[in-house]
Amino acid sequence: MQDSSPLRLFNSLTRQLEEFKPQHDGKASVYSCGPTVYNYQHIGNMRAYVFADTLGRVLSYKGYQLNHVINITDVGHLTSDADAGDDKMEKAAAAQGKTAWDIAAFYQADFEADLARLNIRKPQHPKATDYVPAMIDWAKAIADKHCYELESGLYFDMSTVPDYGRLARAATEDGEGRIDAVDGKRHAADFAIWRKTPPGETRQMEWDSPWGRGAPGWHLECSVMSQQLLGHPFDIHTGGIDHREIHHPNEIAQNQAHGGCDHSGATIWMHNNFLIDRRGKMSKSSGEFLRLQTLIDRGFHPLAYRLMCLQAHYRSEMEFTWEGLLAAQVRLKRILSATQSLKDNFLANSTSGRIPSTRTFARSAQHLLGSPDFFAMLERFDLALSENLNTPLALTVLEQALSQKGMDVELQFTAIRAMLWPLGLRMEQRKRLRKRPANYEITPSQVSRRIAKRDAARAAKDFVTSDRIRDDLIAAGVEVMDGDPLGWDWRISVE
RNA sequence: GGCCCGAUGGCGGAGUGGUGACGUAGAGGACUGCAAAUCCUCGCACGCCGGUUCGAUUCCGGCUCGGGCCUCCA
Repeated sequence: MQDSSPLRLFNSLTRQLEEFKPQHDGKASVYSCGPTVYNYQHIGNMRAYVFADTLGRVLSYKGYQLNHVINITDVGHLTSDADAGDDKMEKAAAAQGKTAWDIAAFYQADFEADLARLNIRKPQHPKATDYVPAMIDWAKAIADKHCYELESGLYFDMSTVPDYGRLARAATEDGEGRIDAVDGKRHAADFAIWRKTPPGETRQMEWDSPWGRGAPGWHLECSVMSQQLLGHPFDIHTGGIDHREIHHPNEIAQNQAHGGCDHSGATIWMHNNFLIDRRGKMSKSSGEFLRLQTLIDRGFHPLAYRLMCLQAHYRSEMEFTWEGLLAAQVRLKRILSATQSLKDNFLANSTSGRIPSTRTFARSAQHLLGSPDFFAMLERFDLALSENLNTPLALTVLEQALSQKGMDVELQFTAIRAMLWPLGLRMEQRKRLRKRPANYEITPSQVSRRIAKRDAARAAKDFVTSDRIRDDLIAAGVEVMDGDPLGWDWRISVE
């Protein structure tokens, strides 16, 4: 869009809003810390990727050619940050009687399926195990000046880079004594670049290196993959807010050491806040957690979860409740059915019968000058997203545009389509939003048969019979809707 | 214990130094055989105590409560 507002984003490094200025004109590079594939992702994890995707979509919407990377950590992530101990992958493999490689492949596939269901565009998915030689090269390059070797591995000396922990804004010596410190570490905040396999042991995932057989430290992979795929420096690095404290400061330290300068490696660092429930944030280590599949099994469409995420600002904690998810699902249905009506109306009145593409939006806008409402709405929408991705506000503009009366249908439909896209709310027919809760017995074809019977009874004005059938359907979890083209929907209980 | 963040209607959640978005739930109406869905309309809130100010929900301080990080974590 020509008159698009400047994109301003909150940079965790400076803790203020900054205008986005790409390294290369017209292009944007984004690296988002991805999952460690030793288990399923929970919906809190997925909030991070909805955020990253929304950022990516807004960049595309504003005309930048996007290169987005979400890495796959399939090695090197310890079960604790004590720099020694079990690797998450190895531990999961042992527990499930599979190889670490099988575990990684399985959970990566599950993760990618969840991304697709949330309408997250497919980014590059580099795997850490494919970059081990590059990580070794990187480690070699910084070993002399910035690292020291201990029995357990090669460690990074945080005092060798300027301003360590600036991102975390934390005193680096704090927390000392709370970690099972590795003997010999010079500073509590020093971290492993290479972890040696303990003598006498063999691991499924291990490589030879100048510091012995072993595996790379967790932080190294992101530095290496982001730089190889996006360059140095690249534009935006995203991740969960927890990474602001340890992982990203360490990544920055590595980047500074390798680059021989104090540049953090990315222009802007962005962190999404947590999804919490009444007991606190969701986490895998605390036991039970909700997966996207859990939500679907309860009768929710994945996009309802995406919409739920968009209803809150990414920097705010978001409370998860089933009631809240139901509210989002209802809202989604209303938005999409209103859009569907608009589309039908448009097609009925269009001489060409063609739907204008979002891509040609800017060009089609040329001959639409004369419609102040149209431009005012799009401007407000653009402004909302431009001010640090205020998706809750953008949604209100979208809904106002939907309920606007007396507007040219083509203009209105074009505007709505243009707004849905950056939010990642794809046009989905109402029918496809209808997800049968896993514990419901009745099948859609059984519902259809009973509704046919009921319609016959109604036609014969036999309301006793028709109401009995309806009561039965309600008991089976089905809501009958006579005046709605869809006819019926699943009733979802959030108790 | 150290550091950090938050507190807005039943629930979720924007925003603002001067009429407190929006969604959902709720109420009323239209529609319906009755409902539901849909559409229209309408209630309902800025944790407590001080300070700054003509004016504070918004800025400052204290308190209470909640959350996060300091252990793996999106």
